Parts: sequence; structure tokens; C-alpha cells
Amino acid sequence: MATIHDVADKAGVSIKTVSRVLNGGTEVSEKTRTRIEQAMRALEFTPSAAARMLRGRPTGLVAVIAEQLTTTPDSSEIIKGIQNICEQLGKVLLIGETGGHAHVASRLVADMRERRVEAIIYATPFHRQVALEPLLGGTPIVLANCFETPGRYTQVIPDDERGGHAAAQIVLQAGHRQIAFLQLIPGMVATGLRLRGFQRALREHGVTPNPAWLMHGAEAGEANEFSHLTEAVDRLFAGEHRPTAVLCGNDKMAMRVIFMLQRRGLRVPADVSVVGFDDFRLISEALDPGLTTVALPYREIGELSGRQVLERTADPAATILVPCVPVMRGTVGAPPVLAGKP
Amino acid sequence: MATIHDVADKAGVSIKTVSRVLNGGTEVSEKTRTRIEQAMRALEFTPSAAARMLRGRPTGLVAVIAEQLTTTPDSSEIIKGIQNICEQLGKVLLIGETGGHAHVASRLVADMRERRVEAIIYATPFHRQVALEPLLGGTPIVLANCFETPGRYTQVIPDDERGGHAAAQIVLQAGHRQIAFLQLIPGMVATGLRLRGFQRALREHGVTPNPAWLMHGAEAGEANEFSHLTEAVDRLFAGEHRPTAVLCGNDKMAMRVIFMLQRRGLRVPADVSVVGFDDFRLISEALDPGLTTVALPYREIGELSGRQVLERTADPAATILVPCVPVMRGTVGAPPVLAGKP
DNA sequence: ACAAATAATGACAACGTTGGACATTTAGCC
DNA sequence: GGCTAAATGTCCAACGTTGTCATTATTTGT
Repeated sequence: MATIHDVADKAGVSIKTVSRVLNGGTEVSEKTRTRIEQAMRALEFTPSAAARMLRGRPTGLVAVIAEQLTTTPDSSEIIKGIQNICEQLGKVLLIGETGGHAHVASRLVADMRERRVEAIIYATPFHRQVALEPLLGGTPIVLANCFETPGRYTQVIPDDERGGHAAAQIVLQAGHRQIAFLQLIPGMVATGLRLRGFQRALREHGVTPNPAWLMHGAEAGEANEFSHLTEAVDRLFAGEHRPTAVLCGNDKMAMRVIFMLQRRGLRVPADVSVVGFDDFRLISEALDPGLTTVALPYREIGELSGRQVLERTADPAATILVPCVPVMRGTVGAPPVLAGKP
Repeated sequence: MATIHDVADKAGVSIKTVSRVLNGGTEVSEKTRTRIEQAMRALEFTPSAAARMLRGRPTGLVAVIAEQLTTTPDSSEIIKGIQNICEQLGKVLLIGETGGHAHVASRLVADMRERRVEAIIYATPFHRQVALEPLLGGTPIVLANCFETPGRYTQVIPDDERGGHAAAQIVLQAGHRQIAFLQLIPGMVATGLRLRGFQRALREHGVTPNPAWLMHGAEAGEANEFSHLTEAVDRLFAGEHRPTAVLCGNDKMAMRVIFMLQRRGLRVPADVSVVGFDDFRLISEALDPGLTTVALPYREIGELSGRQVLERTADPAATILVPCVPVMRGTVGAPPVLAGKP
């Protein structure tokens, strides 16, 4: 690999002059500059980032340490958001995947620090608490889509409470009072927060939630992922007293629920309104009518994380809540006139 | 940032010994080693990758230059595949996104070469031809999901011809003879190849394709993306002579088609069989019955690209076709007994 | 034409690490 | 106490680049 010395030799100048062409570019005569540039092309010279780094230049590197590089759009969208910011600021992304193993995470962090990245963003595929063993060293860190003990790191997470509130709000404002909520699996951070938001919205509208209509889904990928859901819908629509709106923990569940309803001869949204969560376009836009849902702001989480860690504007231990915005499509309508009320 | 000198001072040894601990690790007594390791921790010492690189060590860096970091699983899956291999081989991924601009691509390539990446993988979100301006320099390059003029680069692409063949084969073997093919938009590489495979399969079974049943879809995201499809299905099922099986250019189209069929009172697969393409799990597994489809092997494309470029086993200008494998779920059945035959 | 001022270029150390070729110290053993 | 082997130290060079300062070439003013 050609070095600055080779170029200098070839162009018949000193290495310093080549260096000047490479950098400031000032104070070099037109004549020698072109001669040097020719030599560089001829030798396919590419300056060594390592040598520059050694001289103390910033590396222009940003690390993303993801727990999973998943198929579902979440992590990918976070990374896309980070990439957008990096592109703007001329940084390059370094990616590592932990697979959820703490020791892989520390190995990766160590590696990234050796490479002198300017910032590290730790991203999880879903909103959850993490316990990062104190990651030694001064590299700025931001948590994306996850959080630690408050006050330790800057963290950017979705506002699931308001997301739950928004989902409920959509159907409440359409006039629904008989509202079922097929939640995500118990124990997830999002599950609890959204439930709180849901309950708050109902309270604000003077509606008492029916505890029998608060159900939980099963883990994605589990054998009973869908059978569980089938049972839930069966129970929901078995008796006389039925909900007129069903809120779902994610778009996949919503899609599945819509199928089940249609199979029972119920029309969406004429007979039952359905709301998803996530806004996975692949689903929400492809359904007919399009799925009304609440968007999880993964892209924004990525962008904000990038901004936070690179521009270092705010409090270095702030928790930033990114709003989950409702996306109105076609699966919510007014409740059927004669239904629901006992 | 602490250097090896600081550590040596703190531990009361020479830098050479510290270096020995850092590398070979041999020939250092247990006592001094622990003393040095303590000092390193105390000082939060992290060796400078730059200095090591400068000494000629390989960087352990692999570049992925993607045209788009998309929401749909394709690019993400390719990257995931590459990451898997990198993980295995102890490499770290550097990611750049061109947005489809040639000048951004060359800027990125230059940047990656400055950083002395060991390999570059150029990935596109769909199977297509690319025209890379001769990317100077000896860094090994592999094209993932795209191809150049043959003989220039190693390239790893899906075998869309056999994918089309496989899709047709699924319904042919189930006994169908009246087969419609709702293709992707014209002009795409995949469109032409799959059509060829489709025709080959029909020929092998002695079936003459009905030209009126070979239709094209519209660009994703276009306003008429779905209306176009609606018209196609309308035309397909308007007359007496109807197909008993519909092959679709992707899972999204297939999902949409299934809705339309159900709305017409046609049951899938009892009345009409439907086959998708892509195997986007988010769709294919969430439908009920699950979507029978042909998987686009993005993960494998990523893994093979990584292997190719890092292990350098094969011909450095080979074109590697990755098979598209059929995934049998529930949307294909035997053709209805009294249908189809005129 | 000659000094003075300015523009262009060059010499050399430094960045943090590793490697080589030794010299020196320490510990282990009879 | 002398011998060997293991552990550690010294010193210097090298990797490719840039910053500091010195030097040379060119232009300008008179």
C-alpha cells in the first residue's frame, strides 16, 4: 500500500508538501499540487486513517451495539435513524451484536474503545431495562430503546404510557365504550406502561374498564402464539356482552384478530374496530382497510440517540421520551348502533 | 487517555513487559501480570487500535456499503447474515449507506479504504445490475444481491429463475393447471428471471401458460400500488374461465390478493391456491392459514458474501447463485374438482 | 539591481505500539 | 556457590502522518 513517502518520491517533493495537499491545501502552488495529485492517483494512494488517528485526530467512528439485529423492523429502524444522523455529521457506523450476552457486550465495548469511537449507542430490540456493568472509560454512551438505573446514562425510550393512552383515545373519540385490550405478554415494560395509559384514557372519559377484557398475548415465536390469541378472541366474543373495539399489543396480533373476526362474520370496522401497535408498514399498509395503529417511533429513537450522543447538548443523564403517534387508517369506525350496551 | 507508558510507570515495570502482557502473554510471571492488569484497570487503559494498525496488524474491519438501509427485511437480513460471519471470524462491521448516489458510494469506498477495511461488501435492497465505477485499490469486494459485468467481481445473487420455477412447481405438483402469475413490476431483473422459471416449469408439465394471466404489479409505495392489483384480480376472476392458482411477485401482493379473494367469497386454498414470494415472516407466518411462499435467501446471501470475501476460497470473479427455497404453509391445496377445466 | 517581504517547501520529532537483539536480574536446583 | 533457566529490562527502529520551525525560492519596492 502506497504511503505519503512514495507519493513524495514520485512527485519529487517532500512528504510535508504532500501532507499539505492532503489537508489544508493552502500554501501549495498550483503546479506542484497537480503533480502530487497525479502521483497519488498513479500510486492509488489512500492515506492511512490509523496514522492520522495516532496523531490525535478524531476517528469519526460511532458504535452501535445492538442486542439483536432482527428481522422485524425495530432494531433496523433504530440503526437507520442513527445512520441518518451519522451521515449528516460525517461519521461512520460501527456495528456489533451481543446476542443478549453480557460478556459479548463487554468484549464489544472494549473493542470499540480500542478503536476510539467517539460515541457508543446501546440498542435493544424492545423497550426494556438493562443492567450494563459499569462500562469503564469516558466514551459517551446513550441507551436507545432501553434504560438503566436513572441518572446513570442518557436514554431514549418510547413513551409507551402515552402510546397506550393514544390507542384508547382513538376508539374513545370514535364513540366506543366497550373496549377490549389484548396486551403483549406480561412482564414487559411496554405492557405495564401501555396499560396505565389505557386506564388513564378510560378514566378521563368516565369509562370503567372491564377486567375480563384485559388479556395477554403469548410470546412471538412460541408454539401457542396464535392459539392463545384465538382463545382470547373466542372468550371475548362468546357471550352477549361483547366489546365494540379491540386494542392490540402489536400489528401482528391486530392482523390476526381481524382474520378471526372476519371468520366469525364480523366486519371491521363496521361491527368491531381494531387498533394495532407498532405501525409495521409491511402489515399496516398492506391490510385492507389499512390498519389504524399507534406508531412506535423507532426511527426517531435512533435519530435522537445519535443527536444526543454526538451533539451532547443536554444533560448527560437525561431520559428522553419519544411520543408514540397514532396513525389513522381504516380499521376504526363508530361503534355499531345497537351493540354493546346491555 | 492512558498509554502503555502510564501503565508501566504505575506498575513499576518497563513498557516491554506491559506489551508482553497485552500480546503473547507468555513469559510473564503471574505476580507481575496481575500487578500490571490492576494498573490497567486503575488507569482505564485501552490499547490504541490505531498504533497497532500502524504496526501492520490487520484491522479486523469489514465494510458493508448498502444502497438503502430499509424497513423491509431485505437489506437488514443481508447485513444480519454478514454480521453472523463477522462474529464468527472476529471481525467488526462498518456500515455506510449510499442512498443510491454514485458519488456517495465512491466517497464511502474511499473512506473505508482509508480505514483499511479487510473487505468491502456492496449490497442492494433488491436484485439488480449495478455499474460500479472501477473502485481503485486492492481491497477485496463482493457484490451482494446485485451484479456487475461478469468477470469483474465476486457476486452473490438469488437464483430467481429457479425461484420462479419452484413457485410454479408447488402448484403444478398440487395438480393445478390453470395458473395465473401476478408478477413484480416489469423491468426488474427478478421479474424476467422468475418468468423464465415459471415458463420452464409449465413446459416441463406440458402446460401452456395463458398470456392473459401473466400480469404485472405496480411499484411499492406508488399511489396505485393496490388499485392496480385490484384491477388485475378483477380481470382474472371476472369471466367463466378462471385460474385455480395465483402466484404472486411478493408476500405483500399475496396477502392483498388473499383478502380480495375472500371478499369475493372465494376460500383459500379450497377454491384458489395462492403462493407468495420473499417469505417475510411478519406476513407469511401471521396469515391464517400461513402463506405458502418461496423464500428469498437474504440471510444466506449475506453469509455467503461474508464467507466469500473473508475466506477467499473461490474464484475471485465468480457468480454465486443462492437457491430460493419453497416454504410450504397453508395457502396451496388441490384444485377444486369442478373448476378450471373448460 | 538589491534588500526586504512573502510564498513555497523541507527536516525532524512526535503520536502509541510492537519487534528485534540483546543485557541483566531473579529464582530454582544440585 | 556455581549453574541453568526463566523473567524482566534496555535500547532502538519502524509503522504513516502531521505540527513546529527552519530554510529556500519567488515576488515586490525602491
